[in-house]
Amino acid sequence: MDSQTVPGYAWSMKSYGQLCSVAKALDVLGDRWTLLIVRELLIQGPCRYTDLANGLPGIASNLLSDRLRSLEANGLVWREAAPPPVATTLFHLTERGQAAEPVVVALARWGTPLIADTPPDDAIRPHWFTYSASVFLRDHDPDGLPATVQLNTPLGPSVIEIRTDGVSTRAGTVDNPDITLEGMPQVILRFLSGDLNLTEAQGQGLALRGDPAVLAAFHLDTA
Amino acid sequence: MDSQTVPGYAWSMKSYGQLCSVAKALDVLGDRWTLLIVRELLIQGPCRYTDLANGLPGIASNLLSDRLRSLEANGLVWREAAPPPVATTLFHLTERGQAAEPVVVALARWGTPLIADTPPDDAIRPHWFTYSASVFLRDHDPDGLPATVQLNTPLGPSVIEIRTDGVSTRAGTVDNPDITLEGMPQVILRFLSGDLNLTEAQGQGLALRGDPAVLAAFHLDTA
DNA sequence: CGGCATCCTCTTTGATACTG
DNA sequence: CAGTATCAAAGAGGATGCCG
Repeated sequence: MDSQTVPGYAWSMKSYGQLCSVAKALDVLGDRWTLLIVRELLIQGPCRYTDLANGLPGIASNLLSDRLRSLEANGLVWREAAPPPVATTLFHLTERGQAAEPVVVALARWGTPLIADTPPDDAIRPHWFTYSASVFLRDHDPDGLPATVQLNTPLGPSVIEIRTDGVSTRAGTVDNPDITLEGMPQVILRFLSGDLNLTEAQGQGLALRGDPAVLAAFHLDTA
Repeated sequence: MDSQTVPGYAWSMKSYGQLCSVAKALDVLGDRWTLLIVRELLIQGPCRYTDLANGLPGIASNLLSDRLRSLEANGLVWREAAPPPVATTLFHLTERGQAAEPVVVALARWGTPLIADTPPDDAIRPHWFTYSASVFLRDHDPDGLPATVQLNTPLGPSVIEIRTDGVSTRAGTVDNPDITLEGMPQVILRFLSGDLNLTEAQGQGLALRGDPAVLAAFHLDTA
C-alpha cells in the first residue's frame, strides 16, 4: 500500500543522494512521465484527471495517480475539489510548479530537431504543436508587444499570444493577428527554431502573412 | 546481448510515442542518470570512464556503460580512443550534447531551493557547487565582460569565469577577481539565485569583496 | 588500472480490469 | 470521474569477474 519506504521523502524515485541542484531537481522531476504531466498543466491550465489522461496517451492510470500525488507532495500541484454539484477534481500548478516551465521550454527547444523523423504511429495532439512553436517566441524584443501569431496547419488553427507577462497558447483563431503562418507543423517549427530561414521555409510550403518587421523582434531569419 | 527490441531506436527507455518536442527530448534525455552524465561532461569537459564514475557516485557500472552507449548512439557523446601508449578512452560531448546545457541550467536553477534541507549523508563534489553557482551568472549585461568570480567555501576555492562566449568553472584561485564571495555554499547559492539579498546574505556570514557595481550586471539584489 | 559484461535481486513500469 | 487492484515485463542497483 505505502510505496514510500524512506520517511520524509515525497518522491517515488530513489534520490540520487547528491548535494547538487541538478540532482535535487531530478529527484523531483526526473521520474518517467512527471515532466510531461507538468507540460500538460502548463499548456492546458487547470485540468481534470481525464483531461490529463487524454493529453498523456500511453500513461497507465496508476502511474498518473502516483505522479500527481508526488507532484502534490512536492508542492508543484494542488488539487481543487469542487463540491458535489460539479463533483470533480481540478489539478492546478502551484507557483513552484509554474517555475519549472524553463525546464520544459529548454527540453522543447532541444527536442525540436527530433520531430523530423518520427514514427508514423506517434500520438498527435494539436496543443503540443502550438506549445512547441511558442517556446521559440519567448525571447523577444519588448518593443513590439503585445503580439499575436496565428498558426494554420492540418492540425487545425491555433493562436500564440505574446504579452509582457508571458506567452500563452490556445486553439482557434484571432482577429487581425500580427503574423499568420500556414503550412506543415514541421516546417513551421523548423522556421521558428531557426533551422530554416524564411526563404527556405517558403520553399517547403510555408505561407506567411503579416509584417515581416515583427519577425525581427523574435530574432528570426527573414532572409 | 541486444537490449533493443525496436529496430531503429537508439534509446534504451521506451519512447513516449508522442509527436511532441518535449516528449522527444525526454525519449533521449529522460532516462535515469542520463542528464547527470551530461552534467559531468559539461562541468569536467572530456572525461575518462573513471572520472565520470567518480562524479556520479551511486551509479552502477553497467548503467554508466549503457548510458554512454545510448548518448553516443544519439549523437550527444563521442569517444576518443587514445592509442596503446595511453590506452584510455576519453568521452566528449558533441555540439549536440553541448546544446543540451540549457536543460541542465534550467534544472539547476529550479533545484537550488531544494538543497536547503538535504540529508547529511548526501555525496558532495566541489565542482557541483561551483557549477550550480555559475548558472546564475549567465544572463548578464554584456558591458562588464569578461568578469571573474572567486568562490571560497569550506569545499575549497573555485573560480567562475564569465566571457562573451560562455561561462566556465574550475577549482583553484584567480588573481584579481572582480568579485570574491566567501561563506557557506548554501548562502552563496541563495544569494546568487536571488533568494537572499546582499544584506540578508551578509547576515548569514557571506563576505563579499570587489566592486558591487559588477554585481548589478548580474541583476543581483545589492540592497 | 580502465572499461566494461554477467548474474542476481529488487523496484518500477505497462497493460488491463475493476470500483466508489 | 477519479482513481485501485493485479500481475507480467522491463529496468535499476549491487557484487563480482574478466580482459587488455
